[in-house]
Amino acid sequence: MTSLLDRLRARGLRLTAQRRVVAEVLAGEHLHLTADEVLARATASLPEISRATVYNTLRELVGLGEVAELSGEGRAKLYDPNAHAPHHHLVCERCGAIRDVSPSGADAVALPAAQRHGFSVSGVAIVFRGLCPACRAQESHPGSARRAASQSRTARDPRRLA
Amino acid sequence: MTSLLDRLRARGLRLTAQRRVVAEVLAGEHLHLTADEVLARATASLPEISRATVYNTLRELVGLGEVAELSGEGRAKLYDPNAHAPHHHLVCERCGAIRDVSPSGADAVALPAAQRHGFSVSGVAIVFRGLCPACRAQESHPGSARRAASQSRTARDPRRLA
DNA sequence: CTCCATGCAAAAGGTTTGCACTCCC
DNA sequence: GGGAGTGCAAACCTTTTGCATGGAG
Repeated sequence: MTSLLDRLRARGLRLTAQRRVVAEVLAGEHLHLTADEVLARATASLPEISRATVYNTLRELVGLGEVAELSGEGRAKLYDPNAHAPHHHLVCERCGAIRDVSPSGADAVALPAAQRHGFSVSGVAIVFRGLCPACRAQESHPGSARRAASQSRTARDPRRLA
Repeated sequence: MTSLLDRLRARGLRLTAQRRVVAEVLAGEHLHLTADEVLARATASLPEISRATVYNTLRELVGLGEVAELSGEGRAKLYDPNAHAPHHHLVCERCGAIRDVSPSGADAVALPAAQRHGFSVSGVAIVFRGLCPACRAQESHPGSARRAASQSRTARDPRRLA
């Protein structure tokens, strides 16, 4: 299997330290990071990397189909390096945590021709919404968290554990 | 069937001209508008309505489950008033056009318990990606549009015809 | 050597917020 | 009359862009 860097080269893209670092940051299997988080992690190994370069690189990787872009709940997009293993997502409505779920079983999802409205369909994204175990615990525990139902988009963000 | 305004009242929300106008703007069946478009249309009937009020009202409507928020392709969120008739979406990757598709047929999409990771699942969103008839025509017509493949998120936006 | 890619900084959206005023209930 | 709701404008956050410099091929 060709490495990401090989694939970059194959597309005629130059192999810079910055691109390598961004690719490394996005190496995990079940990872969903914002551009800002990618920048933060990249800066750890390459302090002089700039925000613009991170955005540029992410856009390239998305264009190459190496990384998927999730328009998640919050305002910032999430980048999902696991693009080669098609999968879907399970997201906590309260804290934003995301887990990958494999497209097994029920995933014979196809749009009947009658419903295609003349479109050619090339893919499908499925997002299950719900409550993660931690948030579920807090919900049933009315004492600690009051009015947790509101849109606490600004709250802490355990996306990391995805 | 209770009207939207009834439902607002039932929740103890005051019935202001602004809320009425936003609700009216979002009356269509297969409509997907940005906050800005809602503001524009609302301004037509109520010139003094403010942007902040439109955002506030949209957030309330979403919170009440009256309107769904789509984190679409572009940067701006889309508001879908058709929240009472659960449905999915078919979006054109090139121009951003969106069509509703009903959750018919293959839509027995459920997440197997083994894949729930301890979450309680309360809903699912399905988005089919593809090319709308118009964009399909342009694709096969290499003369008129060069390099249409790039991310032309900034391009014209026929979301209206959804 | 030649461009592609980077860094910096400013601009461009899109959305949220603080505060005084208004007007619905 | 009281407090939720509004308008205005500024703040904020995320992403994009212009331009001069730098480095991969």
